[in-house]
This record gives sequence, C-alpha cells and structure tokens, in this order.
Amino acid sequence: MSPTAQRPDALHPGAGGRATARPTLEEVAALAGVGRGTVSRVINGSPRVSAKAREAVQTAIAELGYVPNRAARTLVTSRTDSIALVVPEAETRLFSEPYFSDIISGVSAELAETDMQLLLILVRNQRERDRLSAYLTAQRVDGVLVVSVHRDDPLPGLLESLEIPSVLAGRRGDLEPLSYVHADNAGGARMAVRHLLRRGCTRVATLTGPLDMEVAQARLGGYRRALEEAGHAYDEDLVGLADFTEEGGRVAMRELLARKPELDGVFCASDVMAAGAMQVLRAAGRRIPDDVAVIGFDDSIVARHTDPPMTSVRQPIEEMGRTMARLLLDEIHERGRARRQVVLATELIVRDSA
Amino acid sequence: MSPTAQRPDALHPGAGGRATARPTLEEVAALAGVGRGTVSRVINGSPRVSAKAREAVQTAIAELGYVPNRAARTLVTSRTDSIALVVPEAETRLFSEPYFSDIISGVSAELAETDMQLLLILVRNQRERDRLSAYLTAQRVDGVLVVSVHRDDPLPGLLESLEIPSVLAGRRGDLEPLSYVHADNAGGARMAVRHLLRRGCTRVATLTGPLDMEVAQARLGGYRRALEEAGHAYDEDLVGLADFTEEGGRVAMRELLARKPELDGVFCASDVMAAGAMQVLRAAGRRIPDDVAVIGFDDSIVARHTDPPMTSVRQPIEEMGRTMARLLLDEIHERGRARRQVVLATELIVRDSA
DNA sequence: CTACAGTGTGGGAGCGCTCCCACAGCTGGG
DNA sequence: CCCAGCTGTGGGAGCGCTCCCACACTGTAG
Repeated sequence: MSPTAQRPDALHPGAGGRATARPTLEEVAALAGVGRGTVSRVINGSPRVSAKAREAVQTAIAELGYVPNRAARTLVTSRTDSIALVVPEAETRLFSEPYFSDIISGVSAELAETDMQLLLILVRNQRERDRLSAYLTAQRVDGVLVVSVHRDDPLPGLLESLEIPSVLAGRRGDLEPLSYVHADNAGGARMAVRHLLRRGCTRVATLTGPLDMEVAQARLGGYRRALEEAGHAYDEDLVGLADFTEEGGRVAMRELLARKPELDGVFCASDVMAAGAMQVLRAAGRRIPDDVAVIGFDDSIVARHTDPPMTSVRQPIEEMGRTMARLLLDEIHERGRARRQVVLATELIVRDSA
Repeated sequence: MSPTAQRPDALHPGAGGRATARPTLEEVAALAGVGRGTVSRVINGSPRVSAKAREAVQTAIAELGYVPNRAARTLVTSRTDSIALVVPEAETRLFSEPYFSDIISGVSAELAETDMQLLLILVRNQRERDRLSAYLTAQRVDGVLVVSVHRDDPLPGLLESLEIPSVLAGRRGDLEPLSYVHADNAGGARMAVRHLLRRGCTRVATLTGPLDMEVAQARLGGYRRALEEAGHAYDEDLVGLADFTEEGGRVAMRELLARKPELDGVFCASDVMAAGAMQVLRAAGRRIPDDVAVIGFDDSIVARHTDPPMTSVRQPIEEMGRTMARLLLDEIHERGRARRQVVLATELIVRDSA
C-alpha cells in the first residue's frame, strides 16, 4: 500500500499557480490576430469565416487551452446547455432496481456527444415540487426529462404550459400531449400470458400495479387481451390489485389464493411483486412452476436470483433513456413543433418459474 | 446560424401572459424604490441593510416573482453553485444494486436545503475521461463527488492538483489526501466472520473483490483479523480472488471447493458474489447453511431474494451520500482547510444463510 | 467610369448580476 | 463648532460572451 503516485505539482500551492487565469475569447482573438467576432464565429461553426482566419483561431485556441465560459454565453443567449432529469423520489423505490441507473446511463450516453449537461433533480415532497416549479419557470434548463408519471401529476401540465421542451418516460394516458417514450407494456404482458396459456395454464391470475399509472393499466390490458384472444372469459376474481412492491405482492397473492385456490398461473406486473408472490405460494405448499407458474415484469436482478429463477418480461431501459435524450435534443433544436412518441419492444426472458 | 429561438413574447397575449419577460434585479430595485446594490444585499443576506429597505425589497421580489439569474451571478462571482457527481460507468455494474440510487438520493437530500445543483457525470471511456479533465480544469463546478476509486485512478490526482474541493466515496489507500467517506468495511467483514465462527464454522473461506480497490482490501483485512483473533491461522487456500461479480463469485467458489472441500463457511465481499457462490454450493450438493454457511456484503435486494435469504453486512449507503455532500459543502464554503474523513458503521443483517 | 450586391471582418452594445467606491446622514468626542 | 467614525445607500464598472451594425474589400453589371 505505497503512497500512490501523485503529480508533485500541486502539493505546494505556492509556485505553479498559473492555472487560475483562464484565457478569454479576447485573448484568443489577440493571439490569432483577429477580432472577437471572428473567434466567436469559429467557435460556433459559422460558415462566414475565411479558411485562414479559422485556422489561426483554432491554433490559438489549442495553444491557450481555451474553453468558452458557459455562464457568459448563457447570459447572452439564454440557452443553458443543460437538461434536467426529474425523478419523483417516492417512485424511486418502486422501480425495478437497475431501472434508475439504466435510464441515467442511457441518457448520459446520448448526451456524451453533445456538450449538454445533465442535471439530476429528485423531488421528494411538496416543498421540493414547488421549488422545482419556480426553477423551471425561471427557465434554467433547456429541456426536461421526467421519469414516472402518475395520472394526476401536476408536473407535465406545468411543462406543457411553460412550453419547455420535455420528454416523459411513460405517459399519463392515451392522449398524452407531451413527447414520451415507453416500453410496449401491453405487448409484453400479452406475450407473458400467452406463454402461460401455451404451457397449459387454464386459470391465469394477475397482480397489477397502482392503476393510476398508465404502465399498470397497460400491463393489465395486455393480460386481458391475451386471455380474450385465447377465448377465456375475463374474471375479475383473478385480478389482484397491488402496488408494484414486494409486500403488496404478498398481500394480493394471499387474497388471490383465498379467492381462487384453483389458479395455476400468475402474471405479475413487476418482478418484486412476483418475488413476494412466490414466497406466498411456496408457503402455501404450491410448487413453482408445477402447481403455479409465475412470470414477472422488468427482468431485474431479482428475477435472476429467486428460486426458481424467474421468467420475466424485459424492457430495454437503457435504450429508453437514450431515446428520451435523443427526442429531447431534437425538440430543443428544432424549435418545438411536433410532439413525438416512441414505443420500444419488450421481450420475454424465459427461466424456470414458467 | 439559423433563426435562433427568440423568446416568444407571450403565450397568450391576453390574460396571464406576463410569464415571458423575467424580471431583473433592476426592476425589483425600481419597484422597491431602492438601488440595485440594496436589492443585491437583501438577496445575499448582507446585514448592512435597514429593516425598511429589506422589507420593501422582499415585497417587490414576491410581487414580481423575481428569481436571480444564475448565469449573471456566475459570470461575476465565478461560483457556479453546482457540484458534480462523477461515476465511472465501468464500476456502475459492480455496485450492489441500490448503491447508485441510494448515493444519489443521499446527496440530493442534503443538497435540497441549499440551492446547489447536482450535475451527474458518467465516465465510460478514455475520451470521456479527457473531456472530464478539460471540464474540471475549466472550473465549471464548485466541487466534485467521486464514487468508486481504484488505486490507479488518475482522477483524484487531478482533483488534488486543481485544488477543487472534492470528496471520495472510499479511498485509494491509507494516506488518502482527499476527503472521503466510507463504510467500516473491515469492521463489517470482521463482524461477519465472527458470526460464522460463533455459529461453529471452523473452516471459513472468503471471496474477495478486486484487490486494487481499497474496499476489497479492507474486507479481506477484516476477515483475516477475525480469524486471527479467534486463534485460527490465516490460510491462503481459503481465499478466493474474485471481482465482485456473480460470475466471478461462481468461478472462485468452484476453485475454492476444489481446493478446500472441507470448508464450512464463506464470507463473500459482495452479495452478488455470494449469490453466485450459493448456486455453486447448491449444485455441489452442499446445504446452506447446514453444510456451508454464507454471508454477503451490501445487504442489497439480492440478499433478500436468494434461497435461503442471505445474511449480509449492511452499509448505510444513503447516509454516505448525505455525508459526502455535507463534507463537500463544508469544504467549498470554508475555502479549503482540513481534509476530512468519515467512517460510517456497518451492521450485520442476519437471515437464514448463516 | 460608377453602382451595387456579396463576402469577410472588427468592435460597440449589452445580457443581469456583484463588487466596490463614493457619499449621505447620523452619531459622539474633542 | 468641526471632524472623525460609523451605518446605509446608489450606481459605475466590468465579468466573458453573442449579436449585429458598419465597414472594408472583392467582383460583376450597367
């Protein structure tokens, strides 16, 4: 454990303190022998610059290690070159675990090419929600990405009326006016239920998320659709209302089991609910998948570690993040216009629980 | 340049369309009947303002809905009122799953009181690392939080020489010159191993993380210490070198089993490694915990869902995030001064695997 | 020859703040 | 009485950019 090799240079604040005075555009202009305007044009890629002026400027920039001052630019353009990713903290707990990081990772990957900054804003209570409103009203970001939307969330409405470019992960309902990206929840659910039916299940139940979220509705819709396509009547007793959490999954599963002991398959709208359900089923002496087959949704790490490993619907979360960022950048640069929607395909990952 | 976005002059020319033209400090001053200087003093909490002037200004601010323009302030103070959280993307995969979100959540909670912004910077390759260096050199944040540090990571050295306030999660080694926060890894490991010994294990093995990370070293150290305290000789054959990943855990466990079939306990330096190890053990016909007791580290969701549920060492990750933010704010405001270190206690969560 | 469009360029103005200097009013000591 | 020494205050200067106008210079048409 030797002392790590440090650059010797900064341990003594005395001598080498040249780093302080950052070169300005003016200095670049002087060194290149041109005016400020020309340097600015070069930096911003204007075509109205002669080849030799451009080259002189680029050389000077390199030599001085010049980096434009963002604040100065923002002050005059009132662009901030940054976007905010807004995450309601309450929701954070509901997410399939890598969800949050994967979204971030996708967004950040897409932004890496740009010189946009990513601001992270967690909102955990009303006070912070108000602060956020003030913040956004004050035009301090060029665009907003919102993760997780409840039907009655006031934020999207605010964004809409402020006309700030924004993209949602998920949507509030069918007629969402803002741009959004989401996974094909209905399709994934349908796929899962068809898989159960094909396996021979005849009494397929479902555990839903909170029905004021469109995701939950969509997954329930897919469940219903698959059953109807297969000629099964939709039976309300087979629907367990839950909330995406493990404990919620346990409770709902117990009720379901009491109400419909003959069920032989469960499609759960989240992996953690499925994990809870599996515990309850096992406690009730049901073997998985022999007596009851179980499918989750999200394909989170939890799915890989349950016993037996869980079959689950995977959504391309990182890709969602990328797409959100891409749509947002488009919207920022193309001066608004059309709202866009993207639906990404889901995929059934078959393991042993079904 | 294309016809750049000008502020549209009003959303709806009629009723409420005042939102567009953001009021400036000058307008506040005019309305309050004072000079710009006084308004600025009020906003920045200077004591040198008479009570009545202060009140007049506050009223005016409220009436106009004034919010200071950050860019203008940054331009003159060269404070940015933002800090960056830097996450090497490669590491992101190694983390116990809620790690990342919990750190963010803690940092963000602590920042909520302030009006500091949180910038998130993922670094996934050399190019982005270089960009980051340029970025930081250009002084575009007031402070930096760094998650996950390898012994040879160049970033901390850069931060040190730039003299940017910064706080690490973890440290590079014993003589880390930067401020840092970390969990009591050694203590947690020691606790875990003592638990195994108390249970009656006599051949306790361990699965380590990559040894160029101080975390891994510390956990190994705790393991070793507990054994020595109990009078057991340290046996290298009982040490499986791995990398924090599930697959790494599997491989190392297999080797360990081949080398020391008589082992009856395993302390794993991460939950996912432990999960992998448990699969291998079960496949080898060992019952958990009867034949081999297993303990993980992190107390991630994985631990709660393995079969049997895993005993694991919990580290207060959110609290680490909070503490990091707090230290960083101190360092920013007190302009340098002492580097600080905080070690947070770990806790053994006993479940069924040991 | 003049006229006139089209390039490329320099540099003034000004974005909204903070900093700081000057100065007005008020003590109170000499 | 004056002159320090306070407090509280107004407003000029200037942070580093972009925007845009004015001004060379071309070249081509009249």
